[in-house]
Order: sequence, then structure tokens, then C-alpha cells
Amino acid sequence: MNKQSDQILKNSSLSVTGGRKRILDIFLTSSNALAHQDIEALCSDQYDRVTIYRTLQTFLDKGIIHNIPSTDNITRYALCNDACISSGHHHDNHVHFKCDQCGKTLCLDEVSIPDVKLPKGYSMHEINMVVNGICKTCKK
Amino acid sequence: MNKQSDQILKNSSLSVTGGRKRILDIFLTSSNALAHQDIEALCSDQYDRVTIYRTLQTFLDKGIIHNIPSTDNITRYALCNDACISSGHHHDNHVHFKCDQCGKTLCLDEVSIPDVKLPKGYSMHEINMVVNGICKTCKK
DNA sequence: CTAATTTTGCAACAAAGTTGCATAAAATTT
DNA sequence: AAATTTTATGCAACTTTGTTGCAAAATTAG
Repeated sequence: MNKQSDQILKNSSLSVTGGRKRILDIFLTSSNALAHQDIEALCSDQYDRVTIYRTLQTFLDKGIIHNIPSTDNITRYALCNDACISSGHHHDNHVHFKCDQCGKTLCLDEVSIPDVKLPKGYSMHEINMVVNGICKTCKK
Repeated sequence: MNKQSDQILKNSSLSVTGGRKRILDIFLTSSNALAHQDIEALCSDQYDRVTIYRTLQTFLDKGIIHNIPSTDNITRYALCNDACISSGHHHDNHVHFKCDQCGKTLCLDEVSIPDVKLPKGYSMHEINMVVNGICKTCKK
């Protein structure tokens, strides 16, 4: 039994179900961001496609995960860190990195997004930054 | 007859066809970025869905348009400016803005993406920045 | 103008995402 | 701990989105 996933679900006032625990565990043990299809590949034997869609949406709504923009039209999700979860509104302020070689998308938690000045009349609500390149592991 | 679209196609050594001219004209007269479905809505009476897909891909390959990352899983495209086209490799260095109210995505050509320092071992190839908020027009 | 090349439309398909509803599971109440 | 209420899940059917092969049509080159 995994206490961590149970706790996160309870903290977000969600029912603790097998599917939610499983999907949350997948995120907890993954070093990179995951797309719907990645999760499906890992647990479609146990849980229905529709359940995965709905669970990801629920996690998004509760701020357990955040989604990462990309130009390849695949939405990827990653766990929010504690600060993000507790704040309620998702100002994930870190840069995301997608490796052109291994294809993995990572949160660079230690790299924060620099300020940017918008033209007159524009107001900012959220900001996202994604860098493509070669990651630490592939460079070696 | 629109000379501008003809010229852009010729400059990219593409055959000048009705569909390509039409789609390029749509971009040339649009103030915001367009998704496949936006273009389809405007010209699916004249051109096939498949042609639109292929044309957008061709324009991307030739650097006539660039795609804009988003968290909503919809790829949007916008014309590259001259600098971007001529450079060959797409370092669009401007910030993109998506308005939460009207939903439009814009290139903020005058706002360039600030430098960011990556952790040791990471190398950068491309960088993207998308800001969500309220645009000039909606704020009024 | 003709031949070669390229693009397009159509059909068929594959993949991705959504919705309603009955059943099953979890939480709540007694 | 059983019964009730509430919530989540699976299934089926469907819509939307994107892809591929191929013949016909349009464009370019000679």
C-alpha cells in the first residue's frame, strides 16, 4: 500500500480509488512528464481509457498535476510540487525542457521563468516557458 | 490576384496552386494565430481537409509559418516574419500571448524572449514562451 | 504544346477524445 | 457493520482529428 498517493488524494478531497492511486503512483515514480498515451500504455489492462481521461482531468482541476505546453500537439502532465498544490492557483514558475533526442519532457524546478514586460494594455495571468534541446542524460 | 502570396510561394520554391494561395491569404489577412480547424471553417467548401493538413505541413517545412505551443492541445500557426523566413532555422524569438477572454493567440513581435540559464549538461536548441491573460482589445 | 512532376480529392482507415447511462465501488449515516 | 447516499468506473456509441494510398487534375519544365 502506498500511503503517499492516498494522502495526496485525501488532501484534495477526492475519493480514494484504485485507478486514481495507480495513476498517481505512475506520476510519483516517473522522472519525466507523461502524456495520456504513456499512462494508457502502463495501465490500460486494469483501467479503461475513459477513466484515464477523467482521472487526468480531475487531477488537473485539483491542481495535483499541471499540463505542459508543446508544439507537437501532445499534452503532457507532471506532478505539481507542494508549493503549487497549496497555492491553489497554478503559477508553476519553472521552465520545462523537452529533449530532442530521447523525447522526454522534464520540469526544471530549479530554473524559474524570468520576468517579461508586456505591451501596454495586456495583463498576465499565467506564463509558460518550454526549452527544446539535448538533456543531461543524452549529452553524455 | 494577390501578388504577395504568389511571391512568398515562389520564394520558397513551391508550386503556386489555388489552395496554397488561399490558405496563405487567410494567414496574411488574419491578426491572430490560426488552428487547422479555423482554416477548415474558412475554406473547406473549396479545399479538402487533407489538402489543408498537407499545406500547413508544407508551410511549416518551408518556414512560412511557425507553430505555437499551448496547453489546450490545439496547435496554432502564424506567419513567420521576414527575419524568420530568411534565417532558415526558426528562432522565432518573440513571446506568444493567448487571451483568456477572446481566446485569440497573438505574436507579440516586439517582446523578445529573455535569456534563461539552463542547468549544467543541458543544451538549448529552441525556446518558447507563452503568456496567458487579457489582451488589449478585451481589456477596454 | 507536350511530357514530367507535383498537388489534390476521395475513400478508407486509425487514433484521440467525449457523452450517457447502468453498474460498481467508496463514503456517509445510522 | 449494514444500509443508504454519493461518487467513480466501464461499456458502448459516437464525434473529432489526423493519416495513407492512389487515381485524377493541375502545375511546372522542356
